[in-house]
Amino acid sequence: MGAVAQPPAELRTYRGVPASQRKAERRDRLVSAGLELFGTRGIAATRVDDVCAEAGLTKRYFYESFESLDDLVTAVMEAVLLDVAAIVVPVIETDGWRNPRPVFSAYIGALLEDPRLVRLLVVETHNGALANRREEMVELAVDTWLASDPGADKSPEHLPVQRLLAHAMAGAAGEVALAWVNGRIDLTADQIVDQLVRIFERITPRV
Amino acid sequence: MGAVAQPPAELRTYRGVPASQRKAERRDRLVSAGLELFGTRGIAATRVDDVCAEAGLTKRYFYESFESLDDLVTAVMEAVLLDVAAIVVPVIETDGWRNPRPVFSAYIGALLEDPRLVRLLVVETHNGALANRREEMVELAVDTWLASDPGADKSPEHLPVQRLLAHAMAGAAGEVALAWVNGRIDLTADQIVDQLVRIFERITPRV
DNA sequence: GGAATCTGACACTCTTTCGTGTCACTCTGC
DNA sequence: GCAGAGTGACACGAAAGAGTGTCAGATTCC
Repeated sequence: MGAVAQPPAELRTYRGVPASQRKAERRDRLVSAGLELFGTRGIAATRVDDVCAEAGLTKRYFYESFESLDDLVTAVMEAVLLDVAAIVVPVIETDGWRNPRPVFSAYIGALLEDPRLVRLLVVETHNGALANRREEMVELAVDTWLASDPGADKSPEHLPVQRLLAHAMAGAAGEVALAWVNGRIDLTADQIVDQLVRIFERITPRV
Repeated sequence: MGAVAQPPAELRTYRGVPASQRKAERRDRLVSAGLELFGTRGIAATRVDDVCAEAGLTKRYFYESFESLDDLVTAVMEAVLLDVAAIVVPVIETDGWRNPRPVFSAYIGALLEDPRLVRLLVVETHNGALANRREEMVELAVDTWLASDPGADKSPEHLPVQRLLAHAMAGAAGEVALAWVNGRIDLTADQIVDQLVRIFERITPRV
């Protein structure tokens, strides 16, 4: 009848850092480890223990921040998308679609500098839970593009075509980035951007 | 000292069909089951037992024809590529690249008629053992295209660009097909083909 | 200095799946 | 019709991985 087992209790600082910061740092290390492993060997070939080893932590701390590997996958993807958006969005806002080169330069540049991003965004996004998110991303890109591009043909009968063109452009850019990081295309990053811009301009119908 | 254990022994006919044909039929059913499951739920979500249940066979017969699930994956992909090639190659040989619409119509038509093919060729080809084969396929397509298209710009400084354009076109077509089977693009199959042909013609530099 | 928490290593159970084995039953060839 | 091969259902052990528990030592707070 005495007191029932007490929940965890207090949170103390350790080695000078408060508990919340320690936990956040461990989470960050796990996300970094996830980015590294998912972006190189791929999600399907990554185990919880692998992530822990890469992060230099034990499973206990994995489950402190994540419920499952899928949970970490989501977190890694979220982090990557935030990073990329932070790079691309300002460029869109200043240069806009009338001058697409800076936009492609920023986006493709970010990808080509880190092959892990290419693998994550182009290859691994096809995995189960991420497939829907991928489609949503493309659709979102279409909508933002159409909304922000004054030169786009927005007539109702062209809307499905614009949608198709956006998917085509996304697919083209992804496949080209993938081929490039795999050493299949003997061009410089700048030349890649040039060609993608050229494709964009030739494909896009202007009013 | 006596005779050692004899290997299986003879092969008899059963229910009227000879052993070799029975084995071949079982293999075919397993490949069909693989196509169905890999093309719908995906390779990663498919187990050996699932394939056997789908094929109406037991594991014994799975391992009669395949060493592992990866082995079946390879066989399924081989069968699919043969099918698609059988449809597309004759069209290329008769119509050629000067008139790309029949080519795209044949290829995309074959894909759009069977969503499982789209999933297999666009999504599942990124899986481990298949990734290399995928790259090879694209490269092969580039080479055949360049070799057979008299109008293509084959000057040495444009070769890497042609290579890039082929990857771009492959990525665009794949992504569009995927979006279409997922109901993201409100166009008819013919309109999809029209747009892809238009993209091809606008992208491709002619001499 | 001592009680309590934090940390890391690792042992442990549970589940899933693989690949093989067993067995009863069916069909074939002679 | 009978010895033996073919068939299908299922049992079985091995292996890998998930998620939890334990424990000793380090660190903190009072």
